[in-house]
Amino acid sequence: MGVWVLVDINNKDKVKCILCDKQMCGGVYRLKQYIAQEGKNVKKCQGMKTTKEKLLEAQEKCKKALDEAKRKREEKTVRELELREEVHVSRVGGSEEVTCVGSLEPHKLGPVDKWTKAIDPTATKSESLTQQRLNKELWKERLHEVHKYIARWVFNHAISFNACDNDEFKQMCEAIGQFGPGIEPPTMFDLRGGLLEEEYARTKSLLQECEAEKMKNGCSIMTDAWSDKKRRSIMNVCTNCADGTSFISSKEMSDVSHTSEVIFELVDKAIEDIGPDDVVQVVTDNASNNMGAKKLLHVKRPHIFWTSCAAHTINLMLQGIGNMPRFKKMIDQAKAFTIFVYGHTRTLECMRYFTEGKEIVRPGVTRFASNYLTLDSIQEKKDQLRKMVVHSRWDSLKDVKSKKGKKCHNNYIESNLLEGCKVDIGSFCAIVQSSLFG
DNA sequence: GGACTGCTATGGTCGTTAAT
DNA sequence: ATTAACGACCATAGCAGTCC
Repeated sequence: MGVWVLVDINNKDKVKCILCDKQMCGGVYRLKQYIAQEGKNVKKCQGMKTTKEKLLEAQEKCKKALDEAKRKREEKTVRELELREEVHVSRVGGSEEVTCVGSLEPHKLGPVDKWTKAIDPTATKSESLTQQRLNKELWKERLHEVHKYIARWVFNHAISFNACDNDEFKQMCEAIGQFGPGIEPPTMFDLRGGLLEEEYARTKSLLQECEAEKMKNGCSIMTDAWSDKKRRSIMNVCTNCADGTSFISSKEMSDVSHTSEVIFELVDKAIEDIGPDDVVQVVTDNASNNMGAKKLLHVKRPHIFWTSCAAHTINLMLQGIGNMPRFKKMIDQAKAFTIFVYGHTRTLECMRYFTEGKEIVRPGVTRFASNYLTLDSIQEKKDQLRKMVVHSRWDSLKDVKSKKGKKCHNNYIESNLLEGCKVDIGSFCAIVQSSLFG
């Protein structure tokens, strides 16, 4: 605005009017009123230090600013009111009196009222039945109205459909219904502040039962490091007992290298937190640093087992098997083929055309397993794929004519990838079985 | 004339609301 | 969440009127 200055940097309420050098403690708003000569909480600025024109100009400006702000506020309240008024649920069909039989209060119907009050005890049996049916119709219509609002919210904010398939959602709906009209929704600050804290506390108290189980039969500690989307290295610690798995802590560890000592410290601290007597074993993957930590722990706490994660072990086995020359060539060829097919939109479309929309790549939980899943998938769709590579639809694709495309194509035909897969899957299973159980 | 009361204008504070 | 803006409300000064 250019007509005021701050007197005290630490107190934004202390401002000085440069039209007359007056100081005031009422903040900018008060000053605007002062200059605009509006409001009853303030004197009117006389503009001693400036010309009449400048004072008038400033007056105009301040008046405008005050009016504008006021208008905006009013507009907003009006808009919110309108928004609420747009919501019509209870007045569907115009047969309101049916919903409010015997009720003089502004209708505040719970689900039970709906059925009890609606049935007039003095009515004959057939009459009450008719009314019940009428109510049922209305009931349905009202429900549909509400559902439409919920659906709009879900669609507009990309909330996954299964988000409503749980008890929390049902309870939420019931709670809103019981509260009645005019409910004030939580703000996002409520959600991330107090409400979050409360829920956290509640969840924690729910875990108390788990604690008891831990005390009784002991628990395992699981830890693993992973990188999030921002490439931060995060280490987390979970426990597992007969009652289930619960999260203990996570820590960003991007700044330190994950040496055996670091991991040992982390695990040891977790053991200390939970209680050394309740921890039976520690589970990690097979990385060498973890194995180092295993040794350290064994020295300090010989009674706690350190176990390798079975999934990771199998993973390593799969990797090892995949590296055997007998399988490596086949896997590489299949990989090249799928990468090629998935690398171009047209080839991918062509494949889906032949497989009727089915995929040959299944993003596996783990890298090495997905190799085999893909092989299996190729084997499963061999008829369709075979058809595809000799079909004119495939041949006519520009991408297939490229160097890479030709190579993949030839590989596929010449090496008889499909038969190879068959053999490999069989051998693979045998090897896995013998490693695991043999 | 001094004490008191009541009123108003203005200043100051602080809780609420909006914006970032 | 933090901060800015707002506005309601309280405090106080100053004034006028009234009473003793």
